[in-house]
Amino acid sequence: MRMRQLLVKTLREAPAEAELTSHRLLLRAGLVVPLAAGLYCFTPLGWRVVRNIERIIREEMNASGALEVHLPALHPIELWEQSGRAALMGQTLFRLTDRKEREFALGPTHEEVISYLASRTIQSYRDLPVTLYQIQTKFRDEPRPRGGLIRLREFTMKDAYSFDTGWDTLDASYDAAFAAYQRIFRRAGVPVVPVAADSGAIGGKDSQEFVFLTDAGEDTILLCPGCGYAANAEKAEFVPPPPLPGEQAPAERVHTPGKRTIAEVAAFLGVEPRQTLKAVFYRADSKPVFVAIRGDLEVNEVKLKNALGAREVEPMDDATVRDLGLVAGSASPVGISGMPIVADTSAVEAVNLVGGANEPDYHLRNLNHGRDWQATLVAEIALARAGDACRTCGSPLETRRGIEMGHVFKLGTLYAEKMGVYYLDESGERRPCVMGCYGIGVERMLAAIIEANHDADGIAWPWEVAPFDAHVVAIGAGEPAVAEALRQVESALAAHGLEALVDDRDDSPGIKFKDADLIGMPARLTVSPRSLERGGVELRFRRGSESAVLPAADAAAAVAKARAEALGAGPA
RNA sequence: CGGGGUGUAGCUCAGCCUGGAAGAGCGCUGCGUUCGGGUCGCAGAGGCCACAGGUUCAAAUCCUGUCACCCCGACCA
Repeated sequence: MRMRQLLVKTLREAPAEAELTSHRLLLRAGLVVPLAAGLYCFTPLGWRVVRNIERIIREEMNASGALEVHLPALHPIELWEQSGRAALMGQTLFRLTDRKEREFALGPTHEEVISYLASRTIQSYRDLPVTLYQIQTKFRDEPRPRGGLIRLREFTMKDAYSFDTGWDTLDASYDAAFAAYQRIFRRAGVPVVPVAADSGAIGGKDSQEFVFLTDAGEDTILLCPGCGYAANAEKAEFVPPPPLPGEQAPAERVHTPGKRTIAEVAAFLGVEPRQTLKAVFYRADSKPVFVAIRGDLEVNEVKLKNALGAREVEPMDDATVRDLGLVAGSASPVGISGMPIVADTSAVEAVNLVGGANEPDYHLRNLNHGRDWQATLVAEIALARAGDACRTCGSPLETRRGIEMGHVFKLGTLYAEKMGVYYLDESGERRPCVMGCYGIGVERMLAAIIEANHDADGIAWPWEVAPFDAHVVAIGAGEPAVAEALRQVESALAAHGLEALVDDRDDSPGIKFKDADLIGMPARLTVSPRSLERGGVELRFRRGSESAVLPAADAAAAVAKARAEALGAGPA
């Protein structure tokens, strides 16, 4: 492929809006062009990478025994109402109306539609187990698209769904998907760690995310150096610092003028933050909830939501706080009525805490659960932090930032029951299928590949996803000897089944070398009068610093060998 | 939706405070030059200064509103 024909337009400087490395390189290398927030056009060069990623996914999914299907992106809204998720997805669901006023949604995911297809095709236990997948465009009206390709409003997802007769065989389907994912990420050159995760809006049981650890990530991951436990912060189990021991003392009202925050009150009264009781107000599915937690801890809203069995939890707005007569800055569960009081176990186990007096500028000392206040519900709803103890081995947990690349989880029978996916078992009894579901974000993977495979000069593609195997730079292409050598190089590469991008532009050598580094093909071949004098073409690998001059055929063979070795051993 | 920031040429940005003929570098087109790490010269094309309203003799510049985009939070692949 000649570079002139590929519409490769590199940028010397990245547009100001790009902050993430991957975003900057995507734009500078001319792989994508932004259209609107969360929407990108792919150029011929960028699309080749996307297709390579999809090829890897397809190969590994097929190898795992999954079957590729294709489902519409346009969904009748009734399907979403049937599952109950039309309301759950809220504004994230793009909605539209056809000419007959029938309502549709643009699919943000496909549990509903795959269930429809499954309900029409699965009849007997003899049809099971089966895993169906597709690589399809998803639409989500995200509140905040971000980071270039990290969070899009229209994106490509490989989504797979397994159907089993029971939980035991679901485990096998889940494990097969899990193994396929590990192969996919390894081949694509994205280092990932599997972490325990919350199953989120889709619901279900066991759930794991494949997370690419990077400072650019939007998720917080807790890792245990002792036993290898890894979990998303919203899911992570841990042991908070222990409470201070002591005998229950009589409650006492103290004047705390102008002291509102935990830090202020603790300092004023000469106690540690873990000797205080923090009050936080939420609305769970629009209903007010009073949350009590030890002062040194923060509320994990996902755990709170799960403890309440709520669909949605959001911080209470100031107006509602006032209307309910809650005293922000001096609130405690003492004497609170008319709303549930959810307490973290930390608040229940500690003794003699300092809490609000529910009147401005006053606090109470020596509050004790059971005596001074009573929780409606006690649960573990605190957010894990770096340094907290691992639940399994007691080691201090570490935190890292990460990007969720893929998610696998066990759905169970929820969708099967709502959407009518049943089979007849050996005894002729009608049973719901036990489902699992598995997703990978394709564009996000592209961004992660760049985050994980670049240097100061640009992208350094892993062989499997590189848009071309070799970048051929011609210097002095006007000279017949160079032009002839160029043809030899091209045919030698082609003879090995290698794809080459030939820089035939009429630019200076410096520009061509800079662009070759930026665009990042694994191998670079330079053809010039100088190289011909030395006996052939110069071969250099993007990740190496040495170069060698070889006859065209030998150079092509060396590229083929390097490629084969890299593919055999996994990407460098 | 809450908080912060930015909108001037394809890209990076000056100009705005203090109103008075729209600029630079890069990129693009043409000619020449150069030819192993973003050559050099000459000549060009390219802007409704985000949009709307207002103030003024006069608005990129001052005022009001709107929109878009980016960043931080709540959500997800």
